Amino acid sequence: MGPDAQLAELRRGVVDLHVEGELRDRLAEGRPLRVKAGFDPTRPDLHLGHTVLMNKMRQFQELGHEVVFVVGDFTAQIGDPSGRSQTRPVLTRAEIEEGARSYAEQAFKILDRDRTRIVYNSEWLGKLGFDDVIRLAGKYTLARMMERDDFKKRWSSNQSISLHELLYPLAQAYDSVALECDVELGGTDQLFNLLVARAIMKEHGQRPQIVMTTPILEGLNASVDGDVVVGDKMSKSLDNYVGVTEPPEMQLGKLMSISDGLMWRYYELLSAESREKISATKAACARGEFNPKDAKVALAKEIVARYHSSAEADAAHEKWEAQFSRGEVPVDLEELRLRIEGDDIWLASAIAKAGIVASSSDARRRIAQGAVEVDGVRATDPRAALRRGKRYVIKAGKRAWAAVTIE
RNA sequence: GGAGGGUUGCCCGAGUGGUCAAAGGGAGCAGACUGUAAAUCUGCCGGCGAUGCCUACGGUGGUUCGAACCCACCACCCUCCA
Repeated sequence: MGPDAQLAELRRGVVDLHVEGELRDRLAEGRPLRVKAGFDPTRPDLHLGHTVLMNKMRQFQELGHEVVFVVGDFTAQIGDPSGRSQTRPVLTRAEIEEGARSYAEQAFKILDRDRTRIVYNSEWLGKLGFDDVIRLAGKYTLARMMERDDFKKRWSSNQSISLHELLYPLAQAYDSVALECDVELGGTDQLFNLLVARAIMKEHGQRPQIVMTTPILEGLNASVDGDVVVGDKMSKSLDNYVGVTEPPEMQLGKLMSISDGLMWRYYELLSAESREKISATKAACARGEFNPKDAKVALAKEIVARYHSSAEADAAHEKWEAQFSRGEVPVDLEELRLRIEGDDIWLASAIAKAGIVASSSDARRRIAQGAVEVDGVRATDPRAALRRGKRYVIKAGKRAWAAVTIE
């Protein structure tokens, strides 16, 4: 593929690109470019938000370029306390290796294993002496460092900035020097760090790397106001994520629960469909010619199929239709056993003790609100007796189903 | 080192002696409506074999018939001064 065609492909979905002309020139050299992306080995659970960047890496691979996966083990061993939150735990060597291994394992669901090089930045950062670090620090100025948004904010609001925090961007920049990168990829929140590397590389007599950033994906609960997506980024701690290793039913269910507006954002950042096809679908939905639900199903199945298989995606979809669309008893109904003392047990206690709902108070609330069905009949009395020796199919809300055998 | 402000339920935040399981908002849950959602409306939103009891307003003691609220000490956070 020629440089211009590659450039057009690579530019899709990218937020920042510094500098486009330089990228074109390097593509025109006709050699495989060395493309770097760094990651922090502390949180090994990949979700769809991470895959936006991975998809871009994959694209480079498919165009014949070399992807270098930099494990930030050096910094992880020091423990970066930036941000206002808690001090990050310092990881042991074993934890870092385990994190990196599991991260790579998940990343290879997207990346081409044979075209990915995994390196640890302690390899070169660990060898630097204090004199080297001072020399490195001499290549950048405080004024430029303070241009970084979060430093600027913390500075002006009198919050502390540890000196070593200023060194992290330099460390990351030095990675690029050590690897002689052509391109570095990162999320938009990494823009500053990626640009520092350009300056540092120049100082080392290298050609500055091209910097590309990809958008940060919003979480499942984000909303869309006009064309603006409002909501937190996808993250595990906010529980608004879809993990790449989650089971098919879970992934599909989560994806089907996003709003119609957010669906188009996800299409843009996660689907492999062409731009043209996506906007045609969107237009058809807007005209009422195509049901947005079907568009959402197609997206959800595409994503599930990517991390599992299309057969599993189909099966997950069928289960979902049955349970949520048609309100049928789930086919893979969970079987629970509940041991009791006497001959019977109150309904409210039973569904709480069986673990279907959080507490007996919660159970009473749901019964009062008409959310509870026993063997297909709506329950109204929390004291209704369930008898020992019988099996009941209980629904306690849209997603809380189970069969309970009292014994 | 000194002076002041703060710490409330999942989160934000009101509450300055009884009517406080604690206003309001957000999140969440349930029902209705749908296309599954979103939006909207309604209700719920600490626990307990429950018209009552238990646990809860940073921690520990105290005052009081009664404390989220008053007092003392402790812990942590913030602001200003040195």
